[in-house]
Amino acid sequence: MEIRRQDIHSSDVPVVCKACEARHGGVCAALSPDQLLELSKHSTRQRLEAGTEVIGQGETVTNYSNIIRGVVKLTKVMADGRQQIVGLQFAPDFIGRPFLTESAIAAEAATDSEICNFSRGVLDRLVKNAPELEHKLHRQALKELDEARDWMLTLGRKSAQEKVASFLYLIATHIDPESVDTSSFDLPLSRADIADFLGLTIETVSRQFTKLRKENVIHIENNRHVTIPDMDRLMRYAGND
Amino acid sequence: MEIRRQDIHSSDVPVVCKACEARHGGVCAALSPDQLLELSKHSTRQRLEAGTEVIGQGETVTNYSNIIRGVVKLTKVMADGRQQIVGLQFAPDFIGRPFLTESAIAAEAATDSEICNFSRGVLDRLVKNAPELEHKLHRQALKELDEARDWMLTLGRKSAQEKVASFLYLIATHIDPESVDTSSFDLPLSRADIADFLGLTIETVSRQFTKLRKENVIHIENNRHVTIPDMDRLMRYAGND
DNA sequence: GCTCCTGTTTGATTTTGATCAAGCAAATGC
DNA sequence: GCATTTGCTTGATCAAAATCAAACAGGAGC
Repeated sequence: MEIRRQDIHSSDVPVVCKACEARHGGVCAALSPDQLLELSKHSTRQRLEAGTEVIGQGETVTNYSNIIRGVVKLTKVMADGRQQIVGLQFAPDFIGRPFLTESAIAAEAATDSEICNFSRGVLDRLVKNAPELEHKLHRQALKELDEARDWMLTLGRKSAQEKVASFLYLIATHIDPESVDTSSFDLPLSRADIADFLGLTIETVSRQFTKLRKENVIHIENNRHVTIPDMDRLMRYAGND
Repeated sequence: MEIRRQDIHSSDVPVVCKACEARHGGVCAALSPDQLLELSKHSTRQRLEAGTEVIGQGETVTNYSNIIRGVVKLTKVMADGRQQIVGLQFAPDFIGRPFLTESAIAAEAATDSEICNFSRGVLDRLVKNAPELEHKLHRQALKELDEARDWMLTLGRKSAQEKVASFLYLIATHIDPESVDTSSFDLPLSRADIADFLGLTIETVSRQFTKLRKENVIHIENNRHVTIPDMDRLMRYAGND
């Protein structure tokens, strides 16, 4: 932090993106200094209030983003309004779909967030000449694919109770991976969002929370703050032995 | 088949993999002739009867494969035996999880199939020096991710009838993409597999088939051969407007 | 031919989660 | 202060799909 960009450069070329400062380990981490400079010219840091849409379903992708802080939900909606959250992205995840111009999903800030936006065209051009960058994006895609498939098992085969427990376990392990104690955290999603993630209704989610609370699997304060006294016990409730 | 490896070797460098002959447009299509020769030395063509496992959940990945013919299902099982199909792969799809040694899913031939197996180590090495190859694998991963997310909406938010109709639509559009008429085909999956793909029981799948048949959305002969008189109508039943 | 499988269908009943409907508590506006 | 809104919980009822159970049809083996 105390190292200023100007200091570490030969001819004053910034080695970190001016917008996000590359502290977060996103795609910029795979770039050489001059590639970073190039991308940095087309980057803007953006604060998002919870609920702000990053991109809508069916819209043209003109930007990619890195998440610097916060949680972004990826959603798909049906014509009649039924909605499914198909992914949750945490810092320093990448948001965007390389090689396609139209977004098949919407992305929306679930919590107050900060993202680093950069031009699609510029990154696409950089990808062509930077194998290391494509490798990074490839790994990100594979990570999301693994997560999606894990979640398919949850959606298709788990009971409401197992689904809610699985969700809590997911959040506990993702919300703050640096933290030593992952057993106490604020839920990044409302009950409605949790329902959309789990393929349930808000009433069912609420009832399962109550049930888990009564069985002392979780403690809840102010509707949003959750404490897990026994993570292994939660895992068993989630059906993951 | 009548071209023997020995014939096309030494000075005549083969431009196709000896095992799969690269007719299928799999990863080999992204390789240069000498890369192909290298990979070809560590490739074997393999016939799989329906039900044969390609790799088990939790096993170490020592090989990747290309599907030459047939349908391969990707499954995840829970400790108590509940099972979910998390992906269906058709020729010329790639099977494998680059950059991870342990497979989080099982792969099993759903129909009689042929695959081209090649050494993981060799392909991994080639990937490092062939950006075009990593690009190909990256696109494959993104395609599978798009499909997985589409299916999450189906699993989480659709009714049994919509799920079955969605499955039929998926098969119609994937089983033989070259064919002009995609409205008549053999189901590559048993009712039990379909249930595992849709997060339903076999009884529910069977009842929905009967219902769709009675409403003339589909015709079925010999339990496996399906004809779709009106694809748009099926799509409406699937909830895709 | 027959019997034994296996995969599928159909029927009766139960269970789970959805729906419909209040109620409640904290936050926001006036 | 009080009314309103918003997000969540709780209760009563309903419907969809699961479960339990039986029957059926086509093949394989004898």
